[in-house]
Amino acid sequence: MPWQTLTDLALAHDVRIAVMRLARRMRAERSESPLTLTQLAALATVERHGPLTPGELAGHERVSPPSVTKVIASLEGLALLTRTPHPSDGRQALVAISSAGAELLREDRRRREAWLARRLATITPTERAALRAIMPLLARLASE
Amino acid sequence: MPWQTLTDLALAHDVRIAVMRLARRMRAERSESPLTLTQLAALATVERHGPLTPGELAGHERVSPPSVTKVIASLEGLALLTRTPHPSDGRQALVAISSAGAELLREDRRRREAWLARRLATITPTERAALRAIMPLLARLASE
DNA sequence: TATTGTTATACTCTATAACTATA
DNA sequence: TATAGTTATAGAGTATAACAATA
Repeated sequence: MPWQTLTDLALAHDVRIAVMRLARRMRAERSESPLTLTQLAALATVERHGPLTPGELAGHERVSPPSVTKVIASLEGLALLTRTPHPSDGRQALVAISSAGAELLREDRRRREAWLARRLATITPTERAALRAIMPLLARLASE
Repeated sequence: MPWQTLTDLALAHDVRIAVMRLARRMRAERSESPLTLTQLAALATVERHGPLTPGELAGHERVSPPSVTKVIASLEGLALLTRTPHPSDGRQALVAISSAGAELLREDRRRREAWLARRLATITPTERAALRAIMPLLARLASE
């Protein structure tokens, strides 16, 4: 059905533009953070997926093992995550987020959401309701 | 009004998660592109804002003049943009996108939108309509 | 003298290749 | 011998400082 396909492509274009622009704007709101984006991403992944080995972290972040070695070392130096020996395999290690690391992530997210909340305050309650209603759909689109 | 503020913060959280995740997923769809993200961004800016000086490009991309010098040189080397002398100021230059550059951007966008269009094909017509209706609002939220 | 852009230099992030320790 | 991780090294991308050309 060509008509449907065309409509989807046009909508896809609009969604892409709007989402990318919003994401860029929100990402810019991180400028005062003491960590680089690389460090923030790794820290957030460790928080989300619990204690994991360097290899697992590399897999999640889609970076090479040497890269992950470096970012782990820097975050460990800042006491934002901890390294402990693997209980059953001497070759591996387990990295976990520290309370300071979790606090830093909370603060970082709070700062980014503050800007968005200010923007949301400028639209009408009806518009907010429509936005809220569409959230599950957006989440579903992103889930692989 | 504290109630309203709390509601906005919760909504802001949901929007941030959904938008960031979608953006990340769409960005990943660029993996086969021959250009780096830096080059793609500069090329897209030159296309969008017409011929501009290196200084103007640096301002738009929010990078330093030396960085812009490098990316311009690389893109000029690939014949994706052109450099011409400024008509009235010998210190400046004007960079503009070439037809090959515009074609590359078209192809890059087509590839990214193809994934999103496939995703959109999996939701119901009613949901698509709701999504379409919310697009102007998303665009408005992102505009400064 | 001020402005625009480039060159010189350094630091971060990333990768591949070589190496060490453990399984 | 295979696997997990680190170290060695190299290549982008970015910045600040110093410089050259033009206004």
